[in-house]
Amino acid sequence: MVDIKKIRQNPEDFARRLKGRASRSVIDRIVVLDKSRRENLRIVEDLRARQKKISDSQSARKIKEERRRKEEELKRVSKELNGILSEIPNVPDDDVPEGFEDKNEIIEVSGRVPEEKGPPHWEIGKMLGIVDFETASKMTTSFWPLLKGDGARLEMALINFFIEENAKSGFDQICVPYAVNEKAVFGTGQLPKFADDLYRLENDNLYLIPTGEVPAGNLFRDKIFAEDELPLDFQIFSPCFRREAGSWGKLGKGLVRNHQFHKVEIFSFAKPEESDEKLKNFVSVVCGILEKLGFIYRVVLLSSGEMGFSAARTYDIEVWAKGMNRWLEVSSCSNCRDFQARRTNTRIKRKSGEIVFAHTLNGSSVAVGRVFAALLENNFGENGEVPVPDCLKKFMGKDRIEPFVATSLAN
RNA sequence: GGAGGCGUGGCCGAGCGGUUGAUGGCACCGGUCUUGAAAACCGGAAUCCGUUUGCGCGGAUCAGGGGUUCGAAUCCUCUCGCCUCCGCCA
Repeated sequence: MVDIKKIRQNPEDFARRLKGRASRSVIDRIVVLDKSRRENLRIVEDLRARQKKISDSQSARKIKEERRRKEEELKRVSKELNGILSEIPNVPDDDVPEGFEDKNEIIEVSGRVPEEKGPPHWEIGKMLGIVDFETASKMTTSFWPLLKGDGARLEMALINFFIEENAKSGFDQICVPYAVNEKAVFGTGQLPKFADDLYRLENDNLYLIPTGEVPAGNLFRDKIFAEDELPLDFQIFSPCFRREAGSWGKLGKGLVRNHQFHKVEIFSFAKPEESDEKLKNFVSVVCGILEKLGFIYRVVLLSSGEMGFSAARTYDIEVWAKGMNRWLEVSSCSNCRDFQARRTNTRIKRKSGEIVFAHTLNGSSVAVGRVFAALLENNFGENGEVPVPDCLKKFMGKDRIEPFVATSLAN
């Protein structure tokens, strides 16, 4: 949630700093509603004050009646205001480029992109029998993954490797609910604007989490931290569920964009003055993991139009995938500043007594399915084998990925 | 799924129709004492909104919504959450 005072104070400046993320007319509407809300509030409060001072039942009743009428008006205005306000995305940092994909800035490239190409991972996965979308679609619909044999082992190995690496960097592990209520999804900013992307459990009015960020961000709803209790760094392994409505054309092949994928998320609650440094740390943690996997990666500062709703600044980290012959986003690290904390009411009490909203940061460390895909493509050798990177051997318990043959069929 | 109980400030815990935003304890902050710390003693301090240059002033908040009343943390009602017992179950 954006700070209404910033809009009230200087609507022009605010609209400019949003860098095209909301229309000017919406901002103007907020200004009007805000003014109306304050006027009505003043009237209602004045009536309440008068009512409180009167003990004579006749006139008190009269004032009460009038007060209730005004309260209705106040409620109506407040509701519209909050509705609009909750759909305004976060204000990008000043140095975030304005625009869309072509305005993204490549900050760092870790190595030279190889000349040679190879087969895409869906072909490798099918060949080895470890990725099986055909069978998956018999029990569900398209774009849900089914991994078998060493495919399943590799998935788990990656997860365990990521968790171990994040733990070394100081992220405490927590396990979270995979279905959450409406307030929680509002808190991190996926609602109200992006309801179509979420799976909803209608009977219970719960939502399947689209990312571990959602439960993580709601860990300290309505909490006031003492200053020295922060920062807090967590890692959350979870499946992520996304309807991907409206992106059917972009779903593509293989494991790149599915309705379900695994991710280890890193999430921090920080003091405002330390969140910039924290974001840099997130990026270096992710890059460290990708280096150990032997990937070539690049870090991209997203432009205003490419960032998520809650982010003030986002770095995407992409790895080169030899088979698809393209960069593949495997992580997105964002500083949301106080945007989510306003929605979850997560605050800090300074030593001075001042109360401020906490800053929150989130990042993928890392998206499992896409790393799985890149690993198959990048490690696929001419002999048709896929060697396991050193860092994963102890989690895989073997040094190459073998074709899947169900043991019950093998003999 | 059935029966019952409970939700009060950072935490614990009183209050169950009338200056109670709320007694008390712990934790916290400042001070006295001490070489320093602890203990003891004294003092301070809830949050949000509106208004004001500021002191301040007004309003709201005892899970959340609605209601009764001149007046509600206290009564009624619905919703949500937690706990206990029974049933079912990995």
